[in-house]
Amino acid sequence: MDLTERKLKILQAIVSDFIRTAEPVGSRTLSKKYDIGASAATIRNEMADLEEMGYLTHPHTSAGRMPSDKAYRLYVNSLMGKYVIPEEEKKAISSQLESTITELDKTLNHASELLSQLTKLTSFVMTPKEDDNTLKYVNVLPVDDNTVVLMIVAKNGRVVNTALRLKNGYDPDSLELMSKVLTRSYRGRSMSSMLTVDIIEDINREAGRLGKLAKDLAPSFRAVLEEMLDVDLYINGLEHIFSIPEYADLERARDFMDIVRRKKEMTRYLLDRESGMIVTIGSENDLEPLKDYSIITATYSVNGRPVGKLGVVGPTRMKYSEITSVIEYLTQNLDRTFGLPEGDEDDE
Amino acid sequence: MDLTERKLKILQAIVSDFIRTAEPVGSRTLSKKYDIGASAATIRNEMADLEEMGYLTHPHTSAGRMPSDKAYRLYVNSLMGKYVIPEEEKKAISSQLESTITELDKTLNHASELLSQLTKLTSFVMTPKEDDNTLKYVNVLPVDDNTVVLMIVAKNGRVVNTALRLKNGYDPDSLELMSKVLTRSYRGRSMSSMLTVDIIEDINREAGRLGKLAKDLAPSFRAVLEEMLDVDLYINGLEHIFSIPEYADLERARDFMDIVRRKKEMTRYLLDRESGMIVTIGSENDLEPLKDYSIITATYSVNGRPVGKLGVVGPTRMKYSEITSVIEYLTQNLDRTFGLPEGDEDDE
DNA sequence: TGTTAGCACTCATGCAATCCGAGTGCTAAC
DNA sequence: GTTAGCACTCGGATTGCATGAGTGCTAACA
Repeated sequence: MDLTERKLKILQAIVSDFIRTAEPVGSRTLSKKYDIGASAATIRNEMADLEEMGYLTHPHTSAGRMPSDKAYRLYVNSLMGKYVIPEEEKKAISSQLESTITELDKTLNHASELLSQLTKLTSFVMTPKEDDNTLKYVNVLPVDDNTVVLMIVAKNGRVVNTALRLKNGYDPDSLELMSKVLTRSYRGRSMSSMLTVDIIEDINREAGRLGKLAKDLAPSFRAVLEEMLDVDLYINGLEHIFSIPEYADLERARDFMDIVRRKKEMTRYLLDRESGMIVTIGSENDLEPLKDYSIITATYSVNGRPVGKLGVVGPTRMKYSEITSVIEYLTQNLDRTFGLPEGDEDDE
Repeated sequence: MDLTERKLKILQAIVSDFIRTAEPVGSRTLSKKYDIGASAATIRNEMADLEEMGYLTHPHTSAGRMPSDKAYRLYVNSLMGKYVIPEEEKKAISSQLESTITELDKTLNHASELLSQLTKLTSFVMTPKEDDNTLKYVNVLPVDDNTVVLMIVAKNGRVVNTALRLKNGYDPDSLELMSKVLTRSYRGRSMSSMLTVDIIEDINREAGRLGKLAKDLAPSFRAVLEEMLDVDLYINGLEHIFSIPEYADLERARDFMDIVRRKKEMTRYLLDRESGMIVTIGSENDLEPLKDYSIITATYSVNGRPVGKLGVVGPTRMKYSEITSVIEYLTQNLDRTFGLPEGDEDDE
């Protein structure tokens, strides 16, 4: 059987209507509200065909039709129109994201908040994967007799630091020397390879008198590196659960919350996705508990390198057109914010 | 009318039972399950008295009694027993909170997660109020030609930093000089007073040649200070909404989520509370939307100074005894983690 | 005078019966 | 191939009814 012009028209109408109302669409509604050019009875015949072809389903005999995952897929690929973001919304996004302060985590989280506000769905953002980032320098700074701040700066400007209490006191000169030695030894090394270095041994060789300090620092040094390499997942807009008819009963709502809160699993799944704008619909998701949901993700870049993803999760019935446009615009803005100041890929 | 021995016994039984089951308690249940030493009929009479006195209510004629806020208050003040935390739970708390890395925000958030796990309620924690903290030093560190890291360290070891893009490039020497001058000028000043300084003018006076850099840094400098002074509120354990019978219908659950998400309002309300272990029950809360909920907060200290609060929010029916004990133990542990290494209140 | 047994009464809850209407599938006519 | 008409289906809302937990009150008892 063929997807005739008219069948496509009907399918499109059903998908749009269902996305809007979340109610199964009947043949009469369709013939009245949409310009199909055929009577309800004809539409009924067509709908029966479309159901046979796997594009529509039927919650029960006397209900209207609703789209299957296959229908959404067709809709996303070729039926849906391009959503034009209103100028004012664009301005709101841009202005909210630009700032002289490039605190990465904050900005990302902010972007995700924005995304959930705009889409009225639950959104998420992954912190960058820094594996192929390289170390720029290490700083050990005195705070007081027993407290120092250990700070690691990566080439792309990412900074992670922590205050730590040391068992022994050290003079500022030792700390400064330590910073110098550490930086000299490790500058330019990839972050991921740093996890395997033995700083105690390296320091002993380079500057024997810092041995004790190195021993004190080693575990924290590793912990800070780990934190930098760790991919975090921020979730925003959970409250929208309560406005989405699909989650109207508590069982479903809890189900959704459970999934989203399993961050480890989600992170792994999201990391595995391809780059760019990716839409996965219901059963297309490999992860079992996600088979009732759709996910849209896009990739953002830091210094021109794609390093992280952000997106939304929601019921398969979502405004694909609108959402993809918003996400696209959002990532473009992020890329600019995190971009190189003026294209200088320096290596110093 | 007097609160006789027997009335207290009955009241206590009702409160305990209701806290456990969330079901109105009937006279027969009471006479069977608790050792009151009176028949159901007598208990009924007593219950009628207690209701008249305002300790009990009645969802409808043919239902059992449930405690009023007044009853919970009496229960918390004098009826409830002391909950003894099992040794293994204590150990779990201690071990989860101790770590060489004193990353304040992380540890606090962790504590709140722990709290929500243990109480099966929604918990929160406020970041410290740093108003009377003083500045220890300022560091401006080069990352690459156009990027620097601005870092401010407070006397209590709190560190806030941000990477920023500058319009102009600066040599490392200027940055180092800037760090020195800023530190020299502002060391020892209270954080809150820092918000009003004019660093452009001060730098121009101290080191004229850094004028341009000062101008570039000024807005970020202020932003970092603001971030340090800002009191954040972390919320954890929202998922428990779905297991608490009081929130069984969506309306109530959404209501709760709305309240908790209004962080500004919550923060203000929490800041105003007294220090120490504070329990407010239902209508005792001044904030209108909180009048159906109970809040328990306690204060934690950094370097021996009480600076922030943490606690739980939930339905008025909560395990007051257990929760207060857990919170108490938790804050004690935090105080130790954030305490002075060995009582040295140095001023360097 | 306080306590208890007994009984009528109340009311939420659960269940079955019923009605209603939106929507379908099929047939027959155009 | 399209359409009008009609019988049929089935979920959802509504109603009525039985059940039982729990109360308040009265009267008898210690």
